[in-house]
Amino acid sequence: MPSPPDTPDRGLSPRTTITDVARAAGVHPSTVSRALNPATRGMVTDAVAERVMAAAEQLGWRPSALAAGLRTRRSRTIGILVPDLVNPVFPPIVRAAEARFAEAGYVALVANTDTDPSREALLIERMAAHLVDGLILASAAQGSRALELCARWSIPVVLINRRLPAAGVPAVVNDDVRGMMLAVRHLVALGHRRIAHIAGPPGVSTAMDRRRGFELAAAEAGIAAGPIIATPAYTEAAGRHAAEEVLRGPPVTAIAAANDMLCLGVYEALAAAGRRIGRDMSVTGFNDMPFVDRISPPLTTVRIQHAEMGRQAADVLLAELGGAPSPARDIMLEPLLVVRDSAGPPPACMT
Amino acid sequence: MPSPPDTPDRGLSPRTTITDVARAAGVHPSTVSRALNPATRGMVTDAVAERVMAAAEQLGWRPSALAAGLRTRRSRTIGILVPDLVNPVFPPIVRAAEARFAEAGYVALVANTDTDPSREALLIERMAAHLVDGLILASAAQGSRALELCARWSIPVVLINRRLPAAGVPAVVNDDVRGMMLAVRHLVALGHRRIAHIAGPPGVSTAMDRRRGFELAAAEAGIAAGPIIATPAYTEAAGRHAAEEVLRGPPVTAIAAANDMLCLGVYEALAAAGRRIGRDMSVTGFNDMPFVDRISPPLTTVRIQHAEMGRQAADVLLAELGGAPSPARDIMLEPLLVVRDSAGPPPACMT
DNA sequence: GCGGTTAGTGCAACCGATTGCACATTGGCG
DNA sequence: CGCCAATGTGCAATCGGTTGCACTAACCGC
Repeated sequence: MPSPPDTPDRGLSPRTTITDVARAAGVHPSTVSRALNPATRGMVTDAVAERVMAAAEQLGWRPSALAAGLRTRRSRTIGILVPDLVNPVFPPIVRAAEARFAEAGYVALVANTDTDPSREALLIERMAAHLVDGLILASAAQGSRALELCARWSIPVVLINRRLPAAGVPAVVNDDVRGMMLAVRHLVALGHRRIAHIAGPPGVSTAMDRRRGFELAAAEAGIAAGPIIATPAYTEAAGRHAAEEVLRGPPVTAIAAANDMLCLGVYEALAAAGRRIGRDMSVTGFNDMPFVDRISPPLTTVRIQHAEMGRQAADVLLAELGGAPSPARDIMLEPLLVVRDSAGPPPACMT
Repeated sequence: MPSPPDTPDRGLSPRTTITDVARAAGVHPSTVSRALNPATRGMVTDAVAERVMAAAEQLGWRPSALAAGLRTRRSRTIGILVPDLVNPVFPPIVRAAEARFAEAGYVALVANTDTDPSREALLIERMAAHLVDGLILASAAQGSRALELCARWSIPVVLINRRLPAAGVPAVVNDDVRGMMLAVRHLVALGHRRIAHIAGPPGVSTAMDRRRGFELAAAEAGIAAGPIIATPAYTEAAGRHAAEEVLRGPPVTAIAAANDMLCLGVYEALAAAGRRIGRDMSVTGFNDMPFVDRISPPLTTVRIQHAEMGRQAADVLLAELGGAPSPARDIMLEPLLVVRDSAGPPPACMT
């Protein structure tokens, strides 16, 4: 009987199973299972193993991750949740993590949360349904129920890029405090004494840590931690508005922004106000995202080891899946100041 | 007895299954299955359905995609293969596709092929093992065994961004011929008569189609289809070398590049040669990738509907999974010329 | 009020691999 | 030469839903 038209007949050529292989090799299916799994291959005679593998090869057998996962309760699948893959910060991280997981035989389920908590919860539930062995969360923000959900499903988690202090969950992040200090020290060394800070959104560790770095570096230099403008999000528009606010306030000679995206807005606002960037007003960013070396003037910023972050997060998670205890402390990656042309000495009249 | 230290005890709190729910609701597991699945809910009494759903809710039951998939042979999972997620062309596509799939209840397995055929094959096998219901391939190149593998596993495929003429597989792509014609017509309208083309790598549809567009537009304008330089890859370095070659050849007043990334290299080569872009030499790109509006001078380029591409590809695949026949022809998306400052009239001495 | 639907539920097989246990064979040792 | 251990293989239960089929009860029209 032909299959009904509304169900495409995917099962026409019945999949070859270990039972088929067993028949071909003249052994029991369980023996086939052992022979085909590298970890248990030692339990069978070499001769049998070879015979089974030859049969499997010849029949075109391929493992069913679903069947195996159902029994073993591990899917060899890792979930990666990012706020927005289009934000250029994330692709390098995801890519590096995916590569590492692939090496270890895992595949990555990637999803975007849009920083929407309910969407995030939905996605975590769905990943739990798919029995992911672990989760990489790049979207951690204070007040998110994500960690709670993961604990509920006992899914090992590693935070990335952003940390959640005292959440009891390992995180692999950039040393944001130190990174911002590098930027501010650079400005101070150039002669700036009045520096504004455009900070990131509340509840996000990158924003808090970079702000703290700003304050620490200012204290260290013995200058006032000049006007600090908080922004609602790491966007160009937010940066523009913040820069406009800086221009309306007490005079400063430099702006240390918490993020490169903000800088794009800062550039616009300064251009609109007729200020020459790097001469009338110095600007520093954070992230060294792609192409900020090509804008005019090239942005002086703090480089983050994105790929290394993805790699290390994957390693931590894999280690945890292997039974190793999760590292007690967050892993901090060293930032690097990249000097370009957007920050120069303050104008003579201001010194 | 404590579990051995090498196996993290993930199964401590035994998962609640439909059997548990059945017991709680006083019905048979099969009834629970029907009540919990929206598609079959109509088969049970409303009262029973409510009772079951309440019990499921109370016990914290969550579906096991693995168990269901094992039986139904569908995993509610889609594979997305891209050459390199860090290439800014892909994130918008992947993001849009992922969002669409998520709406439909699917999760996306994303992987990078690095344009390495063997890696590509490995990943497809792995996705087949995970029983993906469909595959989105952004990495299609001539000679790839990808489609062959998919046919072998009878996995529905949709190509994206690049097409494979006459492969019998639906593709959602930009109308690259037309896009390049827009760019060249723009240059011609500005007064250019001698235009070079920096083409993409061989075997890739975007390269071939854009090259054809270049030739068609030249013919249409009655000018010679000036020097055409092929590149081995869509990279900055390749663009730089190609531009250097153009400069060594017969004089031209404009360069129409097949890709924005190439343009970055073109910019470098022209700057090194002391040519002012948009004045001494006009340049057009392709893709309108992020931030090319911020480089100096802002790049005149052809915009592709990346997000729309991801959406439509997802729609085509979902329709196919729903039993609809795959569309006979490739879906072509309309490109849009974005005029900025990198292309201007040719220098007076050259006209 | 009776035969025949029809709707709702239970039963049990099944998807494909994994694994604890039983059993058979072989070899070693006293 | 016999007993015991070690090694290799088979057996069957299991993971958690899904679904064809059988069965029961209620409902319909005549």
